[in-house]
Amino acid sequence: MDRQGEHVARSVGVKQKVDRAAVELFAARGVDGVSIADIAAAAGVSQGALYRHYASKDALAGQLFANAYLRTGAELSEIRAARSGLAARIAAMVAHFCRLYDRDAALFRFMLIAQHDLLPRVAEAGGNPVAAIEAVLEDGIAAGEIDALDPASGAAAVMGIVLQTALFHIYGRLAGPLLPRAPALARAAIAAIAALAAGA
Amino acid sequence: MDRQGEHVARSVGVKQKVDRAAVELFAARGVDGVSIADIAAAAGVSQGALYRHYASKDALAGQLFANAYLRTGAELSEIRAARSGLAARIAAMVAHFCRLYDRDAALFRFMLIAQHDLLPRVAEAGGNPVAAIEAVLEDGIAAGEIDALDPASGAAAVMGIVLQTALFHIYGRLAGPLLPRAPALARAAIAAIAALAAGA
Amino acid sequence: MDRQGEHVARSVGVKQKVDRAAVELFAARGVDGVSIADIAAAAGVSQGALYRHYASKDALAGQLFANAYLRTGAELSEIRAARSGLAARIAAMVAHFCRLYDRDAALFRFMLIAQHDLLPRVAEAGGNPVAAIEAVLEDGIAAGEIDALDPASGAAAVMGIVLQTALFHIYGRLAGPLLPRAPALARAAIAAIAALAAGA
Amino acid sequence: MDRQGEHVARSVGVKQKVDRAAVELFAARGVDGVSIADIAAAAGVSQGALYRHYASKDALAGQLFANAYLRTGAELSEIRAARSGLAARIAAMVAHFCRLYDRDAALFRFMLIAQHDLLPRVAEAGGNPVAAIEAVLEDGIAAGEIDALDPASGAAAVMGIVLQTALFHIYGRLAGPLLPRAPALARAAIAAIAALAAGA
DNA sequence: AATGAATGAGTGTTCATTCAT
DNA sequence: GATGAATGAACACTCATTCAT
Repeated sequence: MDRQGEHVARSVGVKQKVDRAAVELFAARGVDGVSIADIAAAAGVSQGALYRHYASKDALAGQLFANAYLRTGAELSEIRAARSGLAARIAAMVAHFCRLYDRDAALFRFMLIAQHDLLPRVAEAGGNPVAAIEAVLEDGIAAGEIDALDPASGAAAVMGIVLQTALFHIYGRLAGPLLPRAPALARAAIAAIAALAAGA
Repeated sequence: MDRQGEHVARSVGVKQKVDRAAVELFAARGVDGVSIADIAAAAGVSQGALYRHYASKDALAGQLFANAYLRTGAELSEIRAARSGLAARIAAMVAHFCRLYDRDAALFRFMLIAQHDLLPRVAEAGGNPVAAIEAVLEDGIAAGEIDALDPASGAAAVMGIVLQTALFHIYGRLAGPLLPRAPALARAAIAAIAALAAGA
Repeated sequence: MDRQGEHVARSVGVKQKVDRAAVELFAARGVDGVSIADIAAAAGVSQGALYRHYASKDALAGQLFANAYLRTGAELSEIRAARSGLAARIAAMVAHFCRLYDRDAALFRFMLIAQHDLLPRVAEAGGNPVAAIEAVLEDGIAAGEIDALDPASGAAAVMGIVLQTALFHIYGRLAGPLLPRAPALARAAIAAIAALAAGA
Repeated sequence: MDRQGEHVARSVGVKQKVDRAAVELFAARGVDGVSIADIAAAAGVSQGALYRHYASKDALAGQLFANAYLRTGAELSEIRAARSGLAARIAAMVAHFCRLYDRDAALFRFMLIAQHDLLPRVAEAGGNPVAAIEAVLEDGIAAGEIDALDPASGAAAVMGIVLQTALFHIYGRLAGPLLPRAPALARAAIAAIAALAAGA
């Protein structure tokens, strides 16, 4: 490994450690409850070093959020592309959310907490999770799998069922991994959509 | 108006103005995004006056949240007491949430935003909304209206459908008052519960 | 008792309660460590009522101090007038200090604490304790009872022996009433004066 | 000067400037009469910089006091170790106090003012000045140089004579350096001790 | 490129004082 | 005359950001 290679590798290491520390602290105490000093200490780097990777604390939180949010959107879009049929797609998406939660509850919690501040800043440009779910619903309507309904209200029901379940887990009202609950949640989501459509 | 009346009226006036200003600012920018100076200015009172009614900013946010949260819980409990039948009770509860949102969206938004920080502090002692919904589900199971299911996961579905819909409204994804959506949301909630129970 | 009489009596009652509460709180926590609210609460009166007797917190502390300081000075002057002979006068003065301490340790402590701030404001005009002691020393020199010495340095020794003993009592280094120690302290004070004079 | 040297030098510079400014302001106006802004301005540093060296204003005052108090205690202990004989030791200790006063009257005044608040916090653990003087008195009693007496009351007399003299100097009742007065003060202190012991 | 000391604006909070009732 | 709510000017302290080394 040459000098520059080493440098890049170390730098990436710094960024990764900062990202991880920031997500975990933000999830535990909220963005405003965490100082740059806290993050730097938890990541084992200096405060100044942090500013080599992010322009500001605000940019750090914003980029962490946007990355996770848009990545999730992209993954949901992939699911839509890879599968067919409303029920199968919804089931896969619900399972995907459960897996994300089980894999990294801190990141999930950070997203739920931070959305109130940070969501408005994320460009609406494609790739957001809501749009992916709405597209699946529109496909289902077009294919005659369900009656017509406002895609946004359907997406709200699907996401509400999954995210509130995650929130109850965070608050200790539910225990154990979420993935085993995915089939039941998917059934509930599909039933909710159908019920919404029935009256429209 | 007698002396005491006037005095009380003035004092209540200050508290009311502070409460209103605080809820609206907290809803718009989050608790940490609002300073005591902001609240005092918006309420038209001095900063010091605020401390005659609340011991700290933290206590202000905490009491506003606890009041709204526990009042909502009490109202849901009243609904349970006043009505019978799972479907009717859920429908009334969903409609109640919609009415709360339509009546005071800022307070609703404040509660959604602030729950991450403040919910852990509210005594679990009866009167919380989740417990009221769980009780209704337990009643329905006992009465044979639905198959058995974990009340917490059922309550998560019901609340998720309603609260995420409110959130979508806040983010501009849905428009118009929420109350007209209540019947559809109630159907969705009941369908979701039934679907969850079916697989348990 | 007529109306005015009642009024005066009540008013005096307020002032007395305020004075007592203030001395005790000032002694325990220092003037700056005590708020007007503390004093009013301890005295059982309103904050506003306090301002009917003293123009300001500063004036309250200042008058309490000046009263006690000048009264002590007057009492020491009386001792000088009532007695004769250096040793007898010093012994009586030392005993007087001890009695003051035993009777009201809080007031004594307040005076020791507050002198740094408040002494400079007390008019030097006669009646101060130092002047009384210095006069006794000058008398003793004039009468040939001791060799000449700077009266101020002699007064410092006398007061130092007594006040530091009181301070040690406050700090818990010495126990029991001070009055039984008065004869020994007086002997020490006179011996110290003589030693100071011997070398002048 | 190497890198680390420079860095340390700058840092020490800030701390030294803060310490000096704090002692002088505390001596002149009392700890509560001085704001952090005052100290920072007098030291020529920002307010924030102060918190890199001290955790709080309270810690600043406390550490300055404890350092000076315990250093003085250590120096008195050294005197006891280096000299023998009650009279020689007391004379050296008295002279030491005078020298401390002449060298840094502000620090001396700070200690006299602040003792009421800060002394209770200093660990009694060895090294305090009172203990050093008491030890000398105990040695003198054991060696038969003086009759038995309570070491605490003897220490009070010695310290009272010296400290009240310093106080009179601060209040302008005495002028000129204190060191030339040391022999007379020492004679007075020893005479006072002997007189206390005589009646015990 | 990395460090961490320094900055300085901003925060929540306190409190002596005033004044309408 | 008494009250205590209201004021507003401090205050100690925090922290995102900068920059000399």
